Amino acid sequence: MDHALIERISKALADKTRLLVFEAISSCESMNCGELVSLRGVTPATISHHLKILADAGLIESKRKGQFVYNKSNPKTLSAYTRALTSLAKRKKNRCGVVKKNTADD
Amino acid sequence: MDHALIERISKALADKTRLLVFEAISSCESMNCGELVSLRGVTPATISHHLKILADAGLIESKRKGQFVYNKSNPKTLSAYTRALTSLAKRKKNRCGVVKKNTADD
DNA sequence: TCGATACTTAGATGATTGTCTAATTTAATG
DNA sequence: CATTAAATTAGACAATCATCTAAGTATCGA
Repeated sequence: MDHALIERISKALADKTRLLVFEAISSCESMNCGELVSLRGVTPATISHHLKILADAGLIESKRKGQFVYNKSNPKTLSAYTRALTSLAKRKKNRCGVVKKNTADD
Repeated sequence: MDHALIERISKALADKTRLLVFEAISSCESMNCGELVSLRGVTPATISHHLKILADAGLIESKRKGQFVYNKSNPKTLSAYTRALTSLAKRKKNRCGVVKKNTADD
Protein backbone atom coordinates (compact mmCIF):
# COMPACT_ATOMS: atom_id res chain seq x y z
CA MET A 1 0.00 0.00 0.00
CA ASP A 2 1.51 3.31 -1.03
CA HIS A 3 1.59 6.57 0.86
CA ALA A 4 -1.23 8.12 -1.14
CA LEU A 5 -3.63 5.37 -0.14
CA ILE A 6 -2.52 5.42 3.47
CA GLU A 7 -3.16 9.14 3.44
CA ARG A 8 -6.60 8.70 1.93
CA ILE A 9 -7.64 6.08 4.46
CA SER A 10 -6.28 8.13 7.33
CA LYS A 11 -8.30 11.09 6.09
CA ALA A 12 -11.40 8.94 5.89
CA LEU A 13 -10.90 7.96 9.52
CA ALA A 14 -10.08 11.49 10.63
CA ASP A 15 -13.57 12.73 11.29
CA LYS A 16 -15.86 12.14 14.23
CA THR A 17 -18.97 11.51 12.15
CA ARG A 18 -17.24 9.13 9.76
CA LEU A 19 -15.77 7.14 12.63
CA LEU A 20 -19.25 6.69 14.02
CA VAL A 21 -20.68 5.78 10.65
CA PHE A 22 -17.88 3.34 9.96
CA GLU A 23 -18.26 1.75 13.36
CA ALA A 24 -22.00 1.40 12.91
CA ILE A 25 -21.63 -0.16 9.48
CA SER A 26 -18.95 -2.52 10.71
CA SER A 27 -21.06 -3.62 13.62
CA CYS A 28 -23.81 -4.89 11.34
CA GLU A 29 -24.36 -6.97 8.31
CA SER A 30 -25.19 -3.74 6.51
CA MET A 31 -26.81 -0.37 7.04
CA ASN A 32 -28.54 2.06 4.74
CA CYS A 33 -28.31 5.81 4.61
CA GLY A 34 -31.56 6.40 6.48
CA GLU A 35 -30.50 4.25 9.40
CA LEU A 36 -27.23 6.14 9.63
CA VAL A 37 -28.95 9.49 9.55
CA SER A 38 -30.72 8.87 12.82
CA LEU A 39 -27.43 7.78 14.33
CA ARG A 40 -26.09 11.32 14.57
CA GLY A 41 -28.12 14.49 14.16
CA VAL A 42 -27.05 15.02 10.61
CA THR A 43 -28.81 15.28 7.23
CA PRO A 44 -29.00 12.56 4.58
CA ALA A 45 -26.85 14.72 2.32
CA THR A 46 -24.08 14.76 4.88
CA ILE A 47 -24.26 11.02 5.46
CA SER A 48 -24.17 10.42 1.74
CA HIS A 49 -21.10 12.62 1.49
CA HIS A 50 -19.32 10.68 4.23
CA LEU A 51 -20.28 7.33 2.75
CA LYS A 52 -18.64 8.38 -0.49
CA ILE A 53 -15.41 9.23 1.29
CA LEU A 54 -15.41 5.93 3.14
CA ALA A 55 -16.14 4.07 -0.09
CA ASP A 56 -13.42 5.93 -2.00
CA ALA A 57 -11.00 4.83 0.68
CA GLY A 58 -12.16 1.26 0.25
CA LEU A 59 -13.32 0.98 3.83
CA ILE A 60 -16.91 0.21 2.86
CA GLU A 61 -18.81 -0.99 -0.16
CA SER A 62 -22.22 0.21 -1.23
CA LYS A 63 -24.76 -1.59 -3.31
CA ARG A 64 -28.15 -0.35 -4.33
CA LYS A 65 -31.07 -2.71 -3.99
CA GLY A 66 -34.22 -1.03 -5.16
CA GLN A 67 -34.91 2.02 -3.13
CA PHE A 68 -32.20 1.40 -0.59
CA VAL A 69 -28.44 1.42 -0.65
CA TYR A 70 -26.80 -1.20 1.50
CA ASN A 71 -23.47 -0.27 2.97
CA LYS A 72 -21.23 -2.93 4.38
CA SER A 73 -17.72 -2.75 5.64
CA ASN A 74 -14.73 -4.14 3.80
CA PRO A 75 -12.50 -5.48 6.57
CA LYS A 76 -9.63 -6.19 4.21
CA THR A 77 -8.94 -2.53 3.69
CA LEU A 78 -8.67 -1.78 7.36
CA SER A 79 -6.35 -4.68 8.01
CA ALA A 80 -4.20 -3.77 5.01
CA TYR A 81 -4.08 -0.24 6.38
CA THR A 82 -2.95 -1.25 9.85
CA ARG A 83 -0.34 -3.56 8.36
CA ALA A 84 0.93 -0.80 6.09
CA LEU A 85 1.21 1.60 9.00
CA THR A 86 3.04 -0.93 11.12
CA SER A 87 5.51 -1.58 8.36
CA LEU A 88 5.93 2.12 7.67
CA ALA A 89 6.74 2.74 11.32
CA LYS A 90 9.26 -0.06 11.49
CA ARG A 91 12.88 0.80 12.09
CA LYS A 92 15.00 0.30 8.98
CA LYS A 93 18.69 -0.24 8.64
CA ASN A 94 21.12 1.75 6.57
CA ARG A 95 19.35 5.03 6.70
CA CYS A 96 19.43 8.34 8.52
CA GLY A 97 22.70 9.95 9.36
CA VAL A 98 24.19 6.60 10.23
CA VAL A 99 25.29 5.58 6.77
CA LYS A 100 28.80 4.44 6.32
CA LYS A 101 31.64 6.24 7.96
CA ASN A 102 34.06 5.76 5.10
CA THR A 103 34.02 8.94 3.12
CA ALA A 104 34.01 8.55 -0.60
CA ASP A 105 37.10 10.58 -1.29
CA ASP A 106 39.71 8.61 0.61
CA MET B 1 -8.73 4.44 23.32
CA ASP B 2 -11.71 6.70 22.74
CA HIS B 3 -13.02 8.11 19.51
CA ALA B 4 -11.52 11.54 20.08
CA LEU B 5 -8.02 10.12 20.29
CA ILE B 6 -8.53 7.84 17.31
CA GLU B 7 -9.66 10.89 15.40
CA ARG B 8 -6.64 12.90 16.46
CA ILE B 9 -4.20 10.17 15.47
CA SER B 10 -5.96 9.62 12.16
CA LYS B 11 -5.69 13.34 11.46
CA ALA B 12 -2.01 13.27 12.31
CA LEU B 13 -1.52 10.51 9.76
CA ALA B 14 -3.71 12.18 7.14
CA ASP B 15 -1.13 14.36 5.50
CA LYS B 16 1.54 13.50 2.97
CA THR B 17 4.28 15.49 4.64
CA ARG B 18 3.54 14.16 8.11
CA LEU B 19 3.53 10.58 6.85
CA LEU B 20 6.97 11.12 5.42
CA VAL B 21 8.22 12.79 8.56
CA PHE B 22 6.78 10.07 10.74
CA GLU B 23 8.27 7.36 8.58
CA ALA B 24 11.67 9.04 8.62
CA ILE B 25 11.64 9.45 12.38
CA SER B 26 10.52 5.88 12.89
CA SER B 27 13.23 4.55 10.64
CA CYS B 28 15.95 6.00 12.85
CA GLU B 29 16.98 6.25 16.39
CA SER B 30 16.03 9.88 16.20
CA MET B 31 15.99 12.82 13.83
CA ASN B 32 16.13 16.55 14.33
CA CYS B 33 14.22 19.29 12.61
CA GLY B 34 16.99 20.23 10.25
CA GLU B 35 17.39 16.71 8.95
CA LEU B 36 13.67 16.53 8.30
CA VAL B 37 13.65 19.83 6.47
CA SER B 38 15.92 18.54 3.75
CA LEU B 39 13.73 15.47 3.44
CA ARG B 40 10.96 17.36 1.70
CA GLY B 41 11.21 20.80 0.18
CA VAL B 42 9.59 22.51 3.09
CA THR B 43 10.59 25.19 5.58
CA PRO B 44 11.68 24.61 9.20
CA ALA B 45 8.51 26.36 10.35
CA THR B 46 6.37 23.85 8.53
CA ILE B 47 8.32 20.89 9.88
CA SER B 48 8.04 22.29 13.38
CA HIS B 49 4.29 22.62 12.91
CA HIS B 50 3.96 19.01 11.77
CA LEU B 51 6.15 17.74 14.58
CA LYS B 52 3.81 19.39 17.06
CA ILE B 53 0.81 17.65 15.55
CA LEU B 54 2.55 14.28 15.61
CA ALA B 55 3.63 14.87 19.21
CA ASP B 56 0.15 15.96 20.29
CA ALA B 57 -1.15 12.71 18.86
CA GLY B 58 1.47 10.83 20.89
CA LEU B 59 3.08 9.35 17.79
CA ILE B 60 6.46 10.91 18.51
CA GLU B 61 8.31 12.42 21.43
CA SER B 62 10.65 15.36 21.26
CA LYS B 63 13.46 16.26 23.56
CA ARG B 64 15.79 19.20 23.33
CA LYS B 65 19.49 18.58 23.82
CA GLY B 66 21.41 21.77 23.53
CA GLN B 67 20.90 23.28 20.15
CA PHE B 68 19.04 20.35 18.69
CA VAL B 69 15.67 18.77 19.26
CA TYR B 70 15.68 15.02 18.97
CA ASN B 71 12.49 13.47 17.72
CA LYS B 72 11.89 9.79 18.18
CA SER B 73 8.86 7.70 17.50
CA ASN B 74 6.64 6.24 20.19
CA PRO B 75 5.65 2.85 18.80
CA LYS B 76 3.14 2.21 21.57
CA THR B 77 0.78 4.83 20.27
CA LEU B 78 0.67 3.40 16.78
CA SER B 79 0.05 -0.10 18.01
CA ALA B 80 -2.66 1.08 20.38
CA TYR B 81 -4.19 2.93 17.46
CA THR B 82 -4.27 -0.07 15.16
CA ARG B 83 -5.71 -2.20 17.93
CA ALA B 84 -8.39 0.38 18.65
CA LEU B 85 -9.34 0.55 15.00
CA THR B 86 -9.52 -3.20 14.69
CA SER B 87 -11.76 -3.42 17.69
CA LEU B 88 -13.91 -0.56 16.49
CA ALA B 89 -14.42 -2.30 13.18
CA LYS B 90 -15.31 -5.60 14.74
CA ARG B 91 -18.79 -6.94 14.23
CA LYS B 92 -20.87 -6.78 17.38
CA LYS B 93 -23.81 -8.87 18.38
CA ASN B 94 -27.24 -7.65 19.35
CA ARG B 95 -27.24 -4.43 17.45
CA CYS B 96 -28.71 -2.85 14.36
CA GLY B 97 -31.93 -4.05 12.89
CA VAL B 98 -30.19 -7.34 12.40
CA VAL B 99 -32.86 -9.37 14.14
CA LYS B 100 -32.11 -13.00 13.87
CA LYS B 101 -33.84 -14.90 11.20
CA ASN B 102 -36.10 -17.39 12.82
CA THR B 103 -34.32 -20.23 11.17
CA ALA B 104 -33.67 -21.88 14.46
CA ASP B 105 -36.50 -24.29 14.24
CA ASP B 106 -37.88 -24.33 10.73
C1' DT C 1 29.21 39.41 24.80
C1' DC C 2 28.53 38.71 19.77
C1' DG C 3 27.23 36.18 16.06
C1' DA C 4 25.71 32.05 14.20
C1' DT C 5 22.78 27.97 14.25
C1' DA C 6 18.45 25.48 15.46
C1' DC C 7 14.08 25.75 16.27
C1' DT C 8 9.40 27.96 17.49
C1' DT C 9 5.73 31.32 17.27
C1' DA C 10 2.73 34.69 15.07
C1' DG C 11 0.25 36.19 11.41
C1' DA C 12 -1.30 35.83 6.65
C1' DT C 13 -3.20 33.31 2.76
C1' DG C 14 -5.06 30.02 -0.37
C1' DA C 15 -6.94 25.35 -0.28
C1' DT C 16 -9.64 21.79 1.71
C1' DT C 17 -13.43 20.25 4.36
C1' DG C 18 -17.94 19.38 7.05
C1' DT C 19 -22.35 20.76 6.94
C1' DC C 20 -26.56 22.70 5.30
C1' DT C 21 -30.56 23.65 1.94
C1' DA C 22 -32.49 22.92 -2.40
C1' DA C 23 -32.85 20.47 -6.47
C1' DT C 24 -32.34 16.05 -8.83
C1' DT C 25 -32.35 10.99 -9.59
C1' DT C 26 -34.04 6.35 -8.66
C1' DA C 27 -37.42 3.24 -7.56
C1' DA C 28 -41.75 1.47 -5.34
C1' DT C 29 -46.75 1.89 -5.44
C1' DG C 30 -51.45 3.78 -5.49
C1' DC D 1 -48.95 8.62 -14.51
C1' DA D 2 -48.50 10.93 -9.98
C1' DT D 3 -46.86 10.60 -5.52
C1' DT D 4 -43.96 9.41 -2.11
C1' DA D 5 -39.67 7.72 -0.11
C1' DA D 6 -34.52 7.11 -0.45
C1' DA D 7 -30.46 8.75 -1.78
C1' DT D 8 -27.25 11.75 -4.48
C1' DT D 9 -25.65 16.08 -6.39
C1' DA D 10 -24.89 21.04 -6.59
C1' DG D 11 -23.91 25.18 -4.54
C1' DA D 12 -22.93 27.97 -0.53
C1' DC D 13 -20.61 29.03 3.78
C1' DA D 14 -17.90 28.89 7.87
C1' DA D 15 -14.15 26.46 9.87
C1' DT D 16 -9.93 24.05 9.63
C1' DC D 17 -5.50 23.39 7.63
C1' DA D 18 -0.81 23.38 5.17
C1' DT D 19 2.37 26.43 4.04
C1' DC D 20 5.00 30.60 3.85
C1' DT D 21 7.59 34.81 5.68
C1' DA D 22 9.15 37.32 9.43
C1' DA D 23 10.20 37.79 14.02
C1' DG D 24 11.35 35.66 18.42
C1' DT D 25 13.77 32.29 21.70
C1' DA D 26 17.45 29.12 22.93
C1' DT D 27 22.04 27.42 22.80
C1' DC D 28 26.68 27.10 21.38
C1' DG D 29 31.40 28.73 20.15
C1' DA D 30 34.74 32.42 19.60
